Amino acid sequence: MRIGELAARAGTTTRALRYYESRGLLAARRTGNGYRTYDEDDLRLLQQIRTLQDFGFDLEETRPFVECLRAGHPAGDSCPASLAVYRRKLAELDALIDELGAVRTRVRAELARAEVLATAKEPGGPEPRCELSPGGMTAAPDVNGAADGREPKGMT
Amino acid sequence: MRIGELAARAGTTTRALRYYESRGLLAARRTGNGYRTYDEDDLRLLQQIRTLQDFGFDLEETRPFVECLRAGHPAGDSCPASLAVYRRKLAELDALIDELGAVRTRVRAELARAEVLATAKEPGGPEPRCELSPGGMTAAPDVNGAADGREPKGMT
DNA sequence: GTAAGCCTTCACGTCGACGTCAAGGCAAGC
DNA sequence: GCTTGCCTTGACGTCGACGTGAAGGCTTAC
Repeated sequence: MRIGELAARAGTTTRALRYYESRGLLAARRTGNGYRTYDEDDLRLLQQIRTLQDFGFDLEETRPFVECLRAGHPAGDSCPASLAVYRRKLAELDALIDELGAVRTRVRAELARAEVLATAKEPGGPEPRCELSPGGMTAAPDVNGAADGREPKGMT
Repeated sequence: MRIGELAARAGTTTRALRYYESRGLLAARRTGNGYRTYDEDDLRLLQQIRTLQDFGFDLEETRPFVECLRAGHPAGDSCPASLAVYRRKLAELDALIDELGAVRTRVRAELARAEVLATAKEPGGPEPRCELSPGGMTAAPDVNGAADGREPKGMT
């Protein structure tokens, strides 16, 4: 089958397939006129890539799975290198989820505090008592503990 | 104070400050020779921006807080627009955390399955029984429910 | 024959929050 | 005067995974 059909069957675009090829995943044979040709094995390979992409894996991280399949193994995750990627990804997920949970807690606290202050001075304002820390929140302790500066990056 | 000192006191770079200025946040006065000058209010403003950035807010999302402060309010979140951003962000966080949790569960399951298959054929291989779904995992139901294609994006 | 619908390569655009030169002006200490 | 170190603007680079458009060739249906 040609690139258009493969893309359609995998639910992606021809552009993506050419991109994967440029990255060294998913090689293609060529017909006389230069057209790319694929078979069912290529489709399986592509499905493996897409599944992992849906999980949020980088393209590079799908490489061990692809190479495992190409080596003739029944599944992309039949090789140790693939399992290692799974484990690393799990650790990353855990860390990220923890971090996001911490941020959520802090944002919730800020919201609650700000809401109280807002409703306090609403209808006539029952004299806002105890106005501690007038700046609201300053000098935050940096949720992202690691020395990687600026992060969470995954919440827009 | 000049840009270098402000950047140092806020723990950021001069480049970032010029960028904020180009985006319309954090305006600066100028001295005779064209140097930017800032005061303590600007520092507070900048701290507000940085705190929200640490929470994972986009720069655009810090704008209501900044304008609130500039309007003379005691805190950046003293205004309704800021509270709205807090609430939207909380909803996004909840959705993202749920999504990541689902992905984690699925990756864990894949890892467990692959590990069993791997150890099964290890020392002599006790004949791998019941080899259902030989492709391993295919045609994933797309964890990212929304029609935004490709996502999680926040786990590298 | 000609239009539609594939295919090819090349190459720039996208998004966010800056980093990194480059080329030059200004201030202060020696 | 000269060096050092701050400042200025402008403009291109970064990262990932493609999208988009140009310019052109092949094949098939009408």
